[in-house]
Amino acid sequence: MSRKDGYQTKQKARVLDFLEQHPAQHITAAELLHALTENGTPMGSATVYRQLEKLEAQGLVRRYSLDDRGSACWQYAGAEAQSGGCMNHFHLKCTVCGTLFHLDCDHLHEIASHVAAEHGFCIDPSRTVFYGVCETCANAASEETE
Amino acid sequence: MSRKDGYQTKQKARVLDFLEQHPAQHITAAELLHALTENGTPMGSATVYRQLEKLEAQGLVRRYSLDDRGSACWQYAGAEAQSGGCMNHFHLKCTVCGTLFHLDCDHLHEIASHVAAEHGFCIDPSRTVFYGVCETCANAASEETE
DNA sequence: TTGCGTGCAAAGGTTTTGCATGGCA
DNA sequence: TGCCATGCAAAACCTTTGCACGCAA
Repeated sequence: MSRKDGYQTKQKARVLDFLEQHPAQHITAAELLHALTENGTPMGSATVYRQLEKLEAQGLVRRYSLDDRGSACWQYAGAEAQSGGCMNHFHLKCTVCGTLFHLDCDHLHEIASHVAAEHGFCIDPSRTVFYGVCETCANAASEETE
Repeated sequence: MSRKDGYQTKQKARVLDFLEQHPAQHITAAELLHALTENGTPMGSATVYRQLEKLEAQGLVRRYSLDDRGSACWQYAGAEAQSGGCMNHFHLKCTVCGTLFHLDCDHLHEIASHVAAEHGFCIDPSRTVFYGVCETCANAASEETE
């Protein structure tokens, strides 16, 4: 996968470098743009979006729709992820405080198997997000109610 | 919950009526606006957004981020949904063809229980969307590859 | 040299906000 | 009558696109 991935440019390297160094984070294009601009020569926003688009097509980064606002989030999904390392990884997002939890649990792998077998649908765990309420917020809510 | 829900206006009734009559659909604000404008007196887009915002706060409608584009989707989540009728309802979205499947399966209810018990996170099934590839698209893809 | 990548600016679409007016209670 | 809701327009926001120039191969 190194033949038709386009030219090797500074901007491309900087985007990929930053994402590689923040593998567990989901960052928005705006945050990425801001970080890169702070950390060296400013970059055009169009370039960031175009690079993300290409990197997504190559499977090196992944696009999420986590944000409650209109903005999408991106995450590095490099070598290990492609060989299955991160495929068994679900996300939980608290709809109250907005925190994103990472959940790697054997029990959940059954879901994908079950749905694939019974419903003919192949789930992509790394792209799926469970919405709900985290323990902290649930406790806070129950205290308020009482 | 009828005291502080604001005034009773035509616009509010029209928005809620339309959503009630399309309980299984996820529609965007633009579609809703278009449908309401076609079906009677035109309505300001700001009003639609403000009504959706209030209805969401009251728990009568639900907001999703299904669209790959920037637009959010809305769905009626009225009386029955609140008493548990639609809470056991998951969604599957095919990342290839974009089709949204509705999945009501007992096996999946265990997930919520498990995550709540083991991970202290209370999943809201009706808000959660599984991303993956549906049978049709999977078959189409394998044919192409071969 | 060729052609992709970049940067800037402008356009596109979605959602929010300000302000004067109209309608519910 | 008081106050919320509406409508219009303008703004804010995220993302995409057009075009000329620069840089990798």
